[in-house]
Amino acid sequence: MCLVGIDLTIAALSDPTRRHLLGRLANHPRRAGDLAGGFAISRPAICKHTRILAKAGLIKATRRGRERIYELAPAGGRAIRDLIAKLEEVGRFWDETLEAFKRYAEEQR
Amino acid sequence: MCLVGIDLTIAALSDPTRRHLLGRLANHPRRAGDLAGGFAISRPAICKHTRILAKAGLIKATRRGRERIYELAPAGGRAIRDLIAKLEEVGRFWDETLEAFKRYAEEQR
DNA sequence: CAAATATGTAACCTTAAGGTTACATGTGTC
DNA sequence: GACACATGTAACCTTAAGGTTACATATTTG
Repeated sequence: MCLVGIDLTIAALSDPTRRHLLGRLANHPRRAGDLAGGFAISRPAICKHTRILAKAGLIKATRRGRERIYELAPAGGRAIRDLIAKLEEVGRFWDETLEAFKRYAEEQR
Repeated sequence: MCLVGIDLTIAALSDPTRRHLLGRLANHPRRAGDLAGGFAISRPAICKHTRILAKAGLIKATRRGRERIYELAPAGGRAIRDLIAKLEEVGRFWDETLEAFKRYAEEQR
């Protein structure tokens, strides 16, 4: 039940602002300014979040002139899938527990 | 793409110590002392982690004499599954992006 | 080239998370 | 009842996360 290796991913996803940012990048890339627009927090704050998302391999940026275009990084899909797999592993704990309880109930009968 | 409602769960799972604790509780319950044993950090620290896990609905405790027995909470299974569902939703972003890219490539041909 | 635009970075502040030690509380046991 | 045991709580410390403002940098445009 090794749960390492998902730390970066889950840490990146544990912040609601960052999840929101990912949602915005769904389907089509965006300029940094557009990505930051509409949030209650400042642009530099968003910039920090994008850096964290990038370090987690979830997004990537490419420069286009003076603009910077953010988009979902292909590797991110796999990172998410890996995380889901680990969580399913965790979820299995409960199945096992339930089963163990059932066995116990059988024995008592 | 509503990503709310998973905050407590993902926050609880984002700490490695807490994931480790869940692993220990897989299959069979444990006394608080046993649960805390073997960790590098102090028992009170573990106690705080268990409280967070309990608040997230992942574990529950029952008193037995002067001992306290921790075990996985049935509701936790659903919390995990909900989280997984949301993450699959997030994962779909990448599929969409990939598709959009494919469509774009088709058009260019 | 000067001014405006787009954006990252640096320095700093505040707060909350995770730790620690000391202590309170409740429960067995002699 | 006194004492040991099992465990949660309180008070406090340190650090890192998330914010802010001010500034540096690069590029477009008049």
